[in-house]
Parts: sequence; structure tokens; C-alpha cells
Amino acid sequence: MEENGQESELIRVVIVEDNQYIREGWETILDSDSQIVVKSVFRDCESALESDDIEWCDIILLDIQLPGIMGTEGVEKFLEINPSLSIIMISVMEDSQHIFEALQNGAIGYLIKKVGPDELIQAVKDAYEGGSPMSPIIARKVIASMQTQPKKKEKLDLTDREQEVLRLLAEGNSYSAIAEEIYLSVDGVGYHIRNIYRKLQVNSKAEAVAKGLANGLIKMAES
Amino acid sequence: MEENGQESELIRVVIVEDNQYIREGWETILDSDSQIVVKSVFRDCESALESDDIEWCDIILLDIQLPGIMGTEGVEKFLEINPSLSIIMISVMEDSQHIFEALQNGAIGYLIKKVGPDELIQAVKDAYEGGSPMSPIIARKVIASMQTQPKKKEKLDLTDREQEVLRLLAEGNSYSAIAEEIYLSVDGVGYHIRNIYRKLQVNSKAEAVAKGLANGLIKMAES
DNA sequence: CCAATCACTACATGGTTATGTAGTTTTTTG
DNA sequence: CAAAAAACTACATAACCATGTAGTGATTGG
Repeated sequence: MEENGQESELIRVVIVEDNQYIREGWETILDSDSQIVVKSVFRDCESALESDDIEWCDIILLDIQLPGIMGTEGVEKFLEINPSLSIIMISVMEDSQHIFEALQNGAIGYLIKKVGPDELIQAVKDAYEGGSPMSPIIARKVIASMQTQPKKKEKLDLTDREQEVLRLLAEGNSYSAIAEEIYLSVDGVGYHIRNIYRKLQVNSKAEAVAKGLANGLIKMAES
Repeated sequence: MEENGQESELIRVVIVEDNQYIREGWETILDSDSQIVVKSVFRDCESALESDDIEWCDIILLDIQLPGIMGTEGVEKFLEINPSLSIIMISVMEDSQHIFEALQNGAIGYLIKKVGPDELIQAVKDAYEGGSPMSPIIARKVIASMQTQPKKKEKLDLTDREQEVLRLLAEGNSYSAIAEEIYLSVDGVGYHIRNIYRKLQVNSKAEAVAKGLANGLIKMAES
């Protein structure tokens, strides 16, 4: 980024925060940096959405707890108007639900509200450069959510043959169709199905398939 | 954290990095902070794994590209020895595969190698306090992976009633059991099941359940 | 209001399934 | 090698399922 100070090169920021003092504080901090300009400041999403500035800004600093439309919901609406926006949530809320909702809706960063002046400025610059500013405690929750993704669970002791039969059931095959497929008698298929039912503690094809999929024993082909 | 400087209150760090100058550079930077002590320094995972310091340290700064065992793999091994470790990856590698492998294996942070001295110190302190230090560009990739997670797919036009019937099928209920459950005749259940089959283009309960689960139309209760 | 659509009921029927029971062959284990 | 376990086959049968067909009542849209 060149240091020539032309307005077209500045990071244009919009602030949406209902607390007047915080709003003005952020504006003062950011305007004090030579690379950042605060285009406008709103107390709620509704008035921001009516402003032309949304189309022409780079970064939105967005609170969650706002009068009217919540910030998490506002993310989607702002991005509908201007898909190239980088939206940084700044909130006292550290609960995973709000974090993930905002991020899922398209926010690219999430800071805790007690962020310091230098951090705020750095966050805006990071976001402008394609990074995601996140308070470490938020990042921890995000990473924890990755690490708790369901792993493929135990095979529940199904043999290879049994898993194959289960897969064929899930594909809609009858006993006789499966028998032809794997070169057994229909009763041979029945034998394996009994074992599957016993191991999965179910009593029907539907339930077996449901449990098999839920436990990662079989997979659906991409549809 | 108290400022009394007793060793039992210091953040104990282990460094695993094959480049000697980087290794020593980090050691010097971290030891210059009054709250951090570098317990030991290794050039590869193997020698670190043989050291008693792994059991007694708080933080590991771990490179990925190492001789012998890669850092991403070392994460798991270190955590087996000491599950309360906080492992921060520091690497030139910015590719999503290594990022996610390391995080999935249990790393709690990930920094780009050109991290500055103040950032390195702050990262160690953040990690010690339960946060996850991440370079913004890394955080961006992590968030992007969340945002590309499969959303619940289209309902394939199933009515509420049809979805309920499908869920009950997945739970192993027969037509007559479902009829009792939702106060319809058996034929009424059959009517809905026909519609389900038509909409999902299937011909059996098993296939309907499989497709329903794969498309997020129904969910399995936690088992 | 009338026509179309949806939700539900009813009847029919051949095919399929789930389960009990028992025997034979093959594989594994001590 | 012998015994045990697993894999497979076979028979029986009541219950269930999938599908064709048709009718009624309620709701919706023109």
C-alpha cells in the first residue's frame, strides 16, 4: 500500500454500534491512523442498510447486540448489498452460538469488545489484507469446534461382508438383488442381515441403514 | 499472573525447530521476557519426545518441516505424553492441508514463520491463557473452511408431515406403528410414504432413509 | 363458484421381510 | 489334529411392504 494519502487508497470503514461512546471512541481511534478513514457511523443495522456507504466501504465493524436486526443477521444483508465487504464482529458475546452464526453468515473476523486501540487498528489492516482478525479466545473456540468434528466411529464389529451388505441395503437392493450381487443365496444374505441387526441392535432395514450412516459404517455416494 | 518471578509461575516453553539460527533466535526472544522461560530446544521431534521436558512444559513451539517425524504428526505424540500441552505450530507452510492436519491433531495455534518478536511473545502468553494465537491469514483459512461446510440441503420439497414420517421410518417403525404415532390410518401412512418415495426417487424404506440422511432431511438422535 | 390440488381412506395383491429353527461346509483356534 | 466358531444353505410363515386403483373431504386459486 502506497503512502500517498489519496482517499482512494484509504481503508474505508463503517461502524455499526449502538453505544454512542464506544462508537465515537472507535471512530476517533481509527481516524487517527493515516491509512484508515471512517466513512460513517450507525447505531443499528437498519439505518446502515439504507446508507449508500455500504456499497463503497471496505470494512464494517459490527456489533451483535443491536436494536432491531441483530448483527449476526445483518452480516448476510450487508453482504447481499456488497459481497466484497469484510465484516468484523466486535462483541462482548463470547458464546459459541453467536460466534459461529456470525462466521457462518459471512463475517471474516470476530473480536472481543475490550480490544485495545492498537489491536483495533491492526485488525482493520489485517482484514483489509485478506486476513481474519480474531481474539485468541475466539480462535480457540473455532479451533475447538474443528477438533470436535465427529470422527468415524467404531465399526461396531461389522465384518467386511456385513458392511458390504449394509451398503447394498442402503442403495435400495432387495435380499435377492444383494444375493445376485455378492454370489450368495438369498438365505445367505439373510444370514448376514441377521448378524447386522444383532450387532446394531435394530430390527429393520431402515433402522440399520440409519444407524450405519450415523456411525460412519457406510457412506452415501455423492448425489 | 503474579510478578514474583518464581520459576513455578513462569511459562515453560519447548522449541522444536530444525534451523539453528531460528531456534536460537526464538530462544533469545522468549527468554528476554520475564514471564517466559525456554526449558529446552530441539531440532527434531524424536529427540524432543525422549526428553523429560515434554512432561513438564506448558507450551511447545513446533515447526512442521522437520527431519524424521513431521511436526503435524508430532502433535499427537506430544499430547500422548502430556495432554495439557498447548502446541503452537510455526511454519512457512500456509497450505490448508497442513493447517488442518495440525489443528485436527490437537495443535491450538498456528503462526506464520515471519512472526515478529512481540508477536511471538504475545502468542505464547495468549496460548498460556487459553487462547489460540493464529496469524490472520491462517485464521482466514480456518474460517473459510467453516463457511464452506455443507449446509443443510434443499428439503427436496418434502412436507413437514412427510419429513416426520421419514424420521419415524429411520427409527425403525413399521407403517402401523407410524399410523398410531401420528393418528392416521395405515393407508394414510402409505400415502405419505408414496409421496416420499416419489420425491426422493426411491423404492424402499432403506433407500429413502439413506437419502434422507444424506440430504439432511432428517437427523439421527445422538447415540 | 368451479376446477385443481392436497390429504386421507380404502381395497387388492404379489412380493418381500424378519425371525425361528436346523443342517452342512469352511475357517479359525488351542 | 480336534473343537469351536463362522459362513452359508434351507425350510417355514406371519407380518409387512410396495404399488395399482379409486373415492371423499378440505383447501386453494382463478
